[in-house]
Amino acid sequence: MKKILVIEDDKAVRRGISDNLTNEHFEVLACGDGKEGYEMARKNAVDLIILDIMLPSMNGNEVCKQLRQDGVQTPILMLTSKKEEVDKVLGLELGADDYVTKPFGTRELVARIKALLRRQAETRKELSELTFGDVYVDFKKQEATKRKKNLKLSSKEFELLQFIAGREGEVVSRADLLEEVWGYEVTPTTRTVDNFILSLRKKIETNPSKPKYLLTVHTAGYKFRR
Amino acid sequence: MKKILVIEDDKAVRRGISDNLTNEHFEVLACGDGKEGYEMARKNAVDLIILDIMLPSMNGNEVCKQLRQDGVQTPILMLTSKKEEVDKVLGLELGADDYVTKPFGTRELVARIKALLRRQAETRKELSELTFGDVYVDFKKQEATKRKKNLKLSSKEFELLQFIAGREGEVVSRADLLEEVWGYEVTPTTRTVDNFILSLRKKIETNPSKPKYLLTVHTAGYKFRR
DNA sequence: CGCGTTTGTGACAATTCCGTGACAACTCCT
DNA sequence: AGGAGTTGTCACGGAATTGTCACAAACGCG
Repeated sequence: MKKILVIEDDKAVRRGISDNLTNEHFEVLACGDGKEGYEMARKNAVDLIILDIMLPSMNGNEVCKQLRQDGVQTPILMLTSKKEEVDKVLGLELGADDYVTKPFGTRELVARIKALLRRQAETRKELSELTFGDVYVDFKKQEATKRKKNLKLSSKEFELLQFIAGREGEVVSRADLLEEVWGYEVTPTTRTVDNFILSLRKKIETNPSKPKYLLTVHTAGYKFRR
Repeated sequence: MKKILVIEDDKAVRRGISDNLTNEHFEVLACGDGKEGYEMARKNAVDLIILDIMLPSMNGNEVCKQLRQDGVQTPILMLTSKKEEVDKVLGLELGADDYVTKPFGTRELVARIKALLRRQAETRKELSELTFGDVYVDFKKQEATKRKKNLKLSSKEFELLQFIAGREGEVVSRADLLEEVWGYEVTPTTRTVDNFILSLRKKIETNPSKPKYLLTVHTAGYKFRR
């Protein structure tokens, strides 16, 4: 089930959106504060963010900009009031993917959300090669090098890396990894994932105990970043 | 499932193509920018690329030319408008495999795609001769030598070698080998493959227990390297 | 038919990999 | 600061995969 984060300070609106999305079988996280929303976006494995512009403590544009700077690539849908026309462009420039003008109908909102999720699915990658830092990986050949020197990875490690790097910037939960990399109908526990992440880090990171690429997102999962 | 990358800036057209291809059970990646498309083509494992000529940031011809220069052999299908007739020739010179003139029907597009994929599947085979180390193999004559001396291979051994060497560098799974060399719906088990690899090694490798050419990729399959 | 060659199977050993548990270190919350 | 929950880290044992050989079935051919 797709998970959506709603950041909107008006309680009534927030509730309304949440209810509607729940009815549409989305899982909803919500909050009414900019800073808090930013934290939640960073700390949770969400599939889409709905972001109001007017917010306490940190406005929507700021939140959006920050997230993008952090390498978060989750689709963001901005909510604007009519008066804030100017901000539309700004929002998109800052990295938002779409916007909806208040007041809006449920139907429109849901349609836009689905469009965004679909677009995201469309651009989802199955990597054939990957470069970051001093590491190069060829997934078809199952070959990897670090500083031109050969790097030995097991096929499960290749698969895991291919999957998580294909979702660069997204937080991926252990459960997702287990399902997608190991396959549904699996025995392994989530600890297994940790161990594979660990061994990958040992191989690809310059300083495995201070990872630069394979990052931990506490309570949510892992995230790949270049 | 075959994966197709669509690079086309007109949103409506892009969407249309995507939808149709999805219906035809292709997996679709899409984008509307030349440079971005080029990146995606390089980084993703796709089976075919549909490429518009008029594109922002980098035109289709450029994308095509670059990809070919990079050694990407994925079939490319160009989209041209009537006015751009001249470009057709140019496109083909630059390494495109086929072109379709706008406006085009779904049926035509799908037919061309399938034709290209089929052609690709065919041309991928049929290695006629092969040299590596001190070994020379002529598949047409079914003859082989090692250090100028005669080398006896069975016909299945020829087939297996021809197939796996035709995918030099790529990891080929036992399942693929069984299907492609032995034929789909086969009795033999995957152990059979191992045994043929073994016997091939004994014949072509200098040190069969430390193979240099026919490599094992644990849990994934085998790989031929020169 | 009988012999040699090719092809497929099974058994066993060797190897590699994967999954788990234990414990330490860390994070977050109150 | 303390405690609960989460993650990092390591090492071990078993499971799965592959190497290897020997042999049986199938085939071709005089």
